[in-house]
Parts: sequence; C-alpha cells; structure tokens
Amino acid sequence: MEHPVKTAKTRVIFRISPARGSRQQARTEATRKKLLTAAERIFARTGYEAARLEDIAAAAGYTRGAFYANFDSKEDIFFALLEAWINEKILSLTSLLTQLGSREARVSALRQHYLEMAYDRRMVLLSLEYKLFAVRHPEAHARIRARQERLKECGADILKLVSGPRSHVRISNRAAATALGGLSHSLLLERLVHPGSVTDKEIRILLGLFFDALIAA
Amino acid sequence: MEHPVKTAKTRVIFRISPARGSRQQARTEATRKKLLTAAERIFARTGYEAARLEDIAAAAGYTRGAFYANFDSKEDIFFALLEAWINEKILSLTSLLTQLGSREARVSALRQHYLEMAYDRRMVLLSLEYKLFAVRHPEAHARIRARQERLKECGADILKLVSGPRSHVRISNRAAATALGGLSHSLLLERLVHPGSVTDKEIRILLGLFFDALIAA
DNA sequence: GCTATTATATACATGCATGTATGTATGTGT
DNA sequence: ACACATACATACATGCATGTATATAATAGC
Repeated sequence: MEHPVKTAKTRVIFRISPARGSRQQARTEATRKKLLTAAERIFARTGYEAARLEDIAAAAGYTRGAFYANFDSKEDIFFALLEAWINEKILSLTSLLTQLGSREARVSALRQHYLEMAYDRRMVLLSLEYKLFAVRHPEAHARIRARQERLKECGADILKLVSGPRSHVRISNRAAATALGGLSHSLLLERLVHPGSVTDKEIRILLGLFFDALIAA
Repeated sequence: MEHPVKTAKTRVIFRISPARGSRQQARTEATRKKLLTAAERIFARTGYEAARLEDIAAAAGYTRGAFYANFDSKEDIFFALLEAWINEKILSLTSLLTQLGSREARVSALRQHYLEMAYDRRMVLLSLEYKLFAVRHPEAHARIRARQERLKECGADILKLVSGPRSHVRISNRAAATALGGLSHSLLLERLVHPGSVTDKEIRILLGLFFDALIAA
C-alpha cells in the first residue's frame, strides 16, 4: 500500500496506528533488540552465510515467526545490526574524543582503545563479515561503505587531534587509523586461529610500537 | 580396501591399477589441477560457504560429475587447495631464503615480499577463508593449524636470518612475521572494501615503517 | 577393432533453509 | 465486555545445493 518499494521493516506500523499502546511497542522493541544481539552472536560465531535464521531466533528465545515479524530477511537484520553497531561504536569513540584533557591523555586513551580492539573477539569476526560481504556483494557495497566510512572518519579525526598538524606527513590520518585497526584485528584473528601463537605481551608491544611510530611519523 | 578410514581421494587408484595408461593419469591430473585452480578463484570470490560445487566445476570447464570423480566434498577440495597452496608458498619463501646473498639483500627481498603480499587479492581473501573456517570448525582446526604453522615458521626463520640474533628482543620472530603479514593483509582488505581509501604509496610507507621498526627492535 | 576400464555427464533423490500463510493468544481501545 | 490489532508460533510450500546412481564418451590393453 503506502510502500510498494521493498523497504526494511523499520516500524512502518507507526504510521498505520500511531497511537498504539506503548506497552506492545516496548515489547516489540525488546524482542527486536533481543533478536539483534542474538544475531550479533550467531553471525560472529558461524559467519553470515552459514547463519540460520532459526538459530538467531532460537538464540533470542523465539521462533522464526518472531523473526519475520521484525525483519524481512537475513540481509535485512544483517544491515540493521551494522547500523546499530556502528552507531554505538561511533558514540564511544566520540565520547573518547570529547572528554579529553591534555594531548597526552588523548594519546594514551587512543593507545588504549587500539589495544582493547585486539581483545574484542566478536567485533573482529563481525567486522570481517561485513568487509567480506561488501567485497562480494557490489550492490550492497555502498551501504556498508557509507557506515564504515563514518567510523573511519571518526578514528581519523581522533588521530588528527592526537598527532597535531602532522607537518612532514606522508600518511593520511585515515590511512594511519586504518592501519592501526587492521593490525589490531589481524593480531586478534591470529590468536583466535592459533591460541598462544602470539602472547598478550607481544600484542601490546607490537601495537604500541606501531602506534608510536605512526604518532612520531 | 586398505583404507576403511574416510580418506581424501588422493589417488587411491594408483594402488588398484598401478600400471594404468599414463595418458589417462595425466588427463586426470590435469582436470584435478583445473578444478583446484577454479576452486581457488571461486572460494576467493564468493567465500567457502556460498561457493557452489557446480560453479567450481563450471569454472574449470566441467560439470559436477568431474568434481565428484576427483573430490569427496566441498571440504575435501578446500583442504586439498590449502595443501597445494601452502606448499607453493613455502617453496617460494624458502627459495627466497636460500638464494640470498648479503644480509642487506635478504632484508630488501623480505621487505619486497611483504609489500607484494599487499597486492595479492586472492591470497588475502583465501587466507581469510581458511582462518575463519578454522575458528568456526574446531574439528578441522588442527589440520589448518598445522599447515599455516609451517608457513609461519618459515616466515619466522627468514626474519631470524634477517634480524640477526635479536639481542634485546621482546618480540618473537614468529610474532613479528605474523604482525607483518597481518598488517599487509588488512591493508589490502581495506583497499578491496574501500578502493582508494588508502593509496599505494601509503601502503608502502606504512608497511615499510612497520617493517623497519620491527627489524630495528 | 573389440573389450574393459576410466573419465565425465546427466538424471534423480534427499535434505535443509527460506519464506509465506495461517492459527492462537495476549494485549488494547471503547 | 466486546471487537480488534498485535506478537508470535506452527505448518506448509518452494527452491536450491548436495550427493548418488546411472548413462555415455574416451582411452588402454589385447
């Protein structure tokens, strides 16, 4: 009716009965959220392709009925999750950016941030899923790209704040942020594949080494 | 017969009719190889899960019949490909290791090696597939781990040759090799996702920076 | 050249995940 | 309390990839 176009189920119901009981609305929102966090786990565990909708629903405590009441397809929830996830990430990054004191405080906070990235297993795996999906689905490329772009810009802004004017720079802040995130992710991935192949200490040293080299450059 | 155990189809036929015409043998070997290189392309393009056996066969110029004559399953060819691929990689690495002249020559050759890694699109995607597969299939973990282990050891050996005794070292050669490979891979992945987000020049600089920092450390 | 064997194709059966349609129960407005 | 909408479950239909069994084409030995 109103939407012949294939749109994601982002609460079209609002329009139809705007003043519906906020009780059910809250309930819906809750299951939607549960489904999203379940999807986060399942996608990270099994990967996008192998993930079954039924597993996602079950992990949230529902059946596929609840799923299809809230999302259109696997791709739909995949993108909804990306949206929610990136927003959250950006929030935490900008808070890191704004509540800064001295430059030194900023530097060490940022250093800490990249170090912590190397311990967020779910984030690494999910992030990889989105990147691989983007590479392999050119039509969806733009959507994913736009999201990750915002995150990267955010990281670059922070690095900029930290590294000062970067006079004799040959590397953009964006590239530096990318490289730091990439190194962090790949080190964690390595640990996931070969636990114990790289020690905690080594990760800290490697990341610190690279971080300092970039800041200094 | 000899093998009740579920073994990959690695030419059991040899035993059964040892002196069969080498004509057919060559033919079989050729299609097997074609299937493997096709699988390499398809796996890299679409990922392991989404890859269809029929596409692999078609990409090699056959149908699924030829596939099942040579391999047992998707997993079977996946591992066969890993085997072939790692062996090839190790060969090229050891050749790099042996044909070395001075230490300087070795260093620059190794630098070059890591730089080139950042342009081998197929390798990055494939490598990720194997790592993700290993993380997600604990039962297959060991097989993959063993292969990649050999490769990493090889890289570490080379770094060792290059970096000398590493007196005041806090980072193992293994970890350093891992980190370099990881950075290289993640930079290329970034370029695949966001072409143009990082320039060629920046990649060279970033990798060089990190490489030098590691050698110096 | 004829038979046996191997290499590949074709056709069929099965399973499984998706999506849809319908059912049911719980909440909501009047 | 009644009519109705919403949230979710259950059952069914479909499609598609896998795997297997059978058929055909190519090759080797005699």
